[in-house]
Amino acid sequence: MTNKTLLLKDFLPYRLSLLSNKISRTIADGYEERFSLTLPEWRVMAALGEEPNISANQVVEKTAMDKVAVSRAVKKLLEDGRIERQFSQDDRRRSVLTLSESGAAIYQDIIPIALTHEQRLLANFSDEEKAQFDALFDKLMQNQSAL
Amino acid sequence: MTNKTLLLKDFLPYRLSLLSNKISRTIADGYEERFSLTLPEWRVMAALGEEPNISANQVVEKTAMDKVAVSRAVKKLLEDGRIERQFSQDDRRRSVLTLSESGAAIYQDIIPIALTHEQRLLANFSDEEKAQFDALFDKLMQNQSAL
DNA sequence: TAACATTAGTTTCATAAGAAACTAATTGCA
DNA sequence: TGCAATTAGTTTCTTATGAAACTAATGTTA
Repeated sequence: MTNKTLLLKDFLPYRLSLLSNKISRTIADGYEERFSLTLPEWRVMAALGEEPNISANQVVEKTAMDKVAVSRAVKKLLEDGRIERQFSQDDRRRSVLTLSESGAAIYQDIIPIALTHEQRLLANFSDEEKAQFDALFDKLMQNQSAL
Repeated sequence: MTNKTLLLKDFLPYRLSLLSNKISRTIADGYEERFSLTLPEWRVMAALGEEPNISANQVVEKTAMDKVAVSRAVKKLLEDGRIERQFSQDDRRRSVLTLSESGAAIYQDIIPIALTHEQRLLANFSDEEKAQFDALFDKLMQNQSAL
């Protein structure tokens, strides 16, 4: 029998959204004003830090961001000298992006902020609990993708 | 030792945001166009469906939404006749909101959509896994709140 | 009881974000 | 070849969102 009552506080999608927003906000507070970076900008930088020399489109694939958001973030990051763009000569639509020296420095500054936050979130998790959570979370992701 | 490498795909805040956005989007697709309801509007309705006769401010507390978002959603829902407002006579700043008849009908239509989605997400979870996930998730919430 | 502080809710203003249309380059295929 | 379809990325337009200022009512305190 289907339960016909909806309790927001127990409703998984709602809880996910609550937690996710809070976490993103808290982390962003750690770098937004200090480096005047927006969240989409930081995401693009994170993608390039992890895998340099990829195109804007590959950033889209990698981060699941909207391509307009990527385009705008790239523009701003270029203006601010945090990334560099090199046009490909075999396909002149494409260009390949990398962190600039100053961008890489910022990236290195932010990583510990991000990782520390993650560690604090998981502070009182045993290794087993981490693994459990990870596995169950992946299962959720797969279920969602299958819809 | 702190790991100095950030892999987006393993980064918990990032994974949460990805999953949460996908789920919200999918569920919203189920009612947005059909009932021309935005997500904040639906959240307000869900709050009132669960606990009728509360003020806008109580909706804010209950849902953790921004008060501007609530104010706007309330305005729209009133215009569309989906909720009703009764001003309190002892404190004329306050008003008390309820779903209208038509609002309640929509609410009843949407609940199964929402619950079905949740069930599908958890379809292949054993009861034990559900309980585990729930507990670990709560722990995350508490850790985040403590920051 | 006259000010000052607080609270509920709204409006304004500036920025963010996404859908759709667009440009420019490349690829596929008749 | 040459023209339709595809792809990369940008721009435009409309709507969403949040911070801050504002209005109106109530509470507090000297």
